This record gives sequence, structure tokens and C-alpha cells, in this order.
Amino acid sequence: MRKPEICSTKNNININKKKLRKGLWSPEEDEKLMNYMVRNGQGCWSDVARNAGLERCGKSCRLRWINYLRPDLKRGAFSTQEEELIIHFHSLLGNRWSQIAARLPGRTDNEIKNFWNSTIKKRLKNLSSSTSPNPSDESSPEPNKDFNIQQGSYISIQHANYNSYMSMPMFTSSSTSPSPSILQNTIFNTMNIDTLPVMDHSGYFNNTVTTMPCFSSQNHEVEIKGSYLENGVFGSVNIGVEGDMENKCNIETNPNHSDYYFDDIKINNMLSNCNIIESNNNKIESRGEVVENLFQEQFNLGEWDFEELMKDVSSFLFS
DNA sequence: AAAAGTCTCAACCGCCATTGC
DNA sequence: CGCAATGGCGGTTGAGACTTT
Repeated sequence: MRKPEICSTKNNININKKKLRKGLWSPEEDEKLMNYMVRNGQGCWSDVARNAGLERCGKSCRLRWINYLRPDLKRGAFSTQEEELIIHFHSLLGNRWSQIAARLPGRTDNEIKNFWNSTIKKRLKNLSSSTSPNPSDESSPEPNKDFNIQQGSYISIQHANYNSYMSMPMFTSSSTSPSPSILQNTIFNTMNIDTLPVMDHSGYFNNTVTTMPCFSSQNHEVEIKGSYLENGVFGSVNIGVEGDMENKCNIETNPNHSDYYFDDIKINNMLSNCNIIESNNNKIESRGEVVENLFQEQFNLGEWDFEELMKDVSSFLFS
């Protein structure tokens, strides 16, 4: 974390030549930005910074909004399903964090990147070093090269907090790069197929309980009301259920996390002023234009480019 | 209890693409 | 076409929290 400081750089051009703040955001700054965004929606970020009365560059505002203030953000630890998905999508997409994040609504690219670098990569590294005398480069940004794989054998990853195992194929890394098809196939198959999205004709997913795309699960209990889906990948985005808004928002406030002042900025109150209802066909209706604008991006974010993804998978599997 | 080491994650940096003039 | 402004992304940093010694 960085201490707040006053500085200006070539990236922080301000027409008033004011020095721009950097570093950690104060609760007051958060409130200003949140208020502005709720009232006006997203526009030119430089204007946002200026008009919201923030001595920050537009980029900084954008980052703060996307990574922290957005109402649909899911907070707290990654679920095991999310973890599996990240591994899966990373194997497909490499370090394209924004694309991975787009497939995990409520999670940001930064969050996923941090999680990967701090947790998953380390786990895979440990795994690799304990199973192979010749560890490969885990930091490779290229897809499909994150595992040291020896052909013909399998390794099992036991997740720390749950009972399932992931079997992964082992290929030799000595000659050419691992066969993507086998790797992809195996990773794909080792995931519970239930964790994969089932899209209906309208572009949403079957078995969803919210307006957001969602996974079904047979092996994990899915709690629909009261909190985010316990197992769940998308549970925290239950913003569309009438009368449940405040509850949803509060639930995502983790007292152990650094969002200690999140309640103070009255996000719940601001949002509860907007009347959002969920219609029968799982599409959101809003009587507040601002909210509509506000959430539009989130819904787009949550949509899966599933066809594209499956095309990639197919090409891996059958190439 | 204190020092050292490790981890987490918010935020910045720099690059590239796009857009508008 | 060239330039500047802006947006978006991935890589990196570093302060604070946490754990170990």
C-alpha cells in the first residue's frame, strides 16, 4: 500500500496545473467519487476527476472505481470454484487478466492477477518442484506453459479447504512445449462440468437466480437468498432482486478486509434509492436511468464470450 | 516481546490502441 | 497524416499485515 502523496507526473496532466494526489484513497475521496458516479454515471474520467472535486488523475479514478467502488464487486476470498475457473481460464488465455475477469463477474483483473501471483502460482510452483526435478517457468505469460507436465503420469492437487482433487496430466517439458490439446483437454475435464456455464438462447444462463449469468452446481450447495452463493462464482452480484439490495451490499462487506469504511459511504442508501426490480425473464428493469447506466457495463462484463471460448477449447482439443 | 521474513493487495507505471481534432 | 488526449491493460512496486524465529 502506498501512502497518499502529492505529486504530478506526465501522466497526471491537469489543466489547472494542480498537483494531483497519489497513493491510498481516503474515505472522503471514495465518497466523492461514489457520489459522482451514482449521480452522473461513467463519462470521461478526466471530467469525473475534475467534476467530482478530486485531486486525482482520471486514470486513478477509473482504477479506484473499477477495482474497489463498483457496486457489483464481490469481496472476500475466492471460492474453490472460482479458483478452478481461474486456473482453467488462465490455461486458455494466459495472463489476459481482463478477459479472465470478464468471465468472473464481481472480480477484477487486478484481484485475479494478485490472486494468481500470490496464491495459485506459488501452489503450482510447489507442486511442480515436488513432482519434477526440472521445474519450468511458472511466470510465463504464454498460455499452456504454466505447468510442468510429464506425459503419461498424473498428479493430484488437493485443495486446502475442500475435498475434491484435480488430476492433471504430466508431460515432459524437455522437448517441445506441452501439447496444448492434451493439457487443455485434461484441465477441462478435471473441472466439474457443473461449473461450466450453461447458456440459454437469450445469452443468459440456465439455473440463474439473478440477472447475472451464473453457474449451476450439484456438488456444492447453492444458497440463493440472504447471501452470495456459498460455493459460488457469481453470487455477490444479486443486485437485481427487489428489496434485497441493502442486504446484498452489506453481506459483501468483509470486516476483515480493508473495506472497513465501505458502509460509511452509504453505498447501500444511495443504491436503495433506485428502484430495481427483477422481471420474470431474468432481465433487469430499472426506474433509474443512472443505475441503468451504472450497471450496464457490469452486465456486459458478466456476459460470456462463450462461443469464442469454446471455439478456443475446441481448437485445443482437436488440433 | 521483538526482530526478521513473508505475504497480500491497492495503486502506480509504462506501453499500446483508439479517438477526435 | 500527425498529434494529443484518453482509455485500457499487464507488470511491478511497496506499505502494512501477518507469521515465524
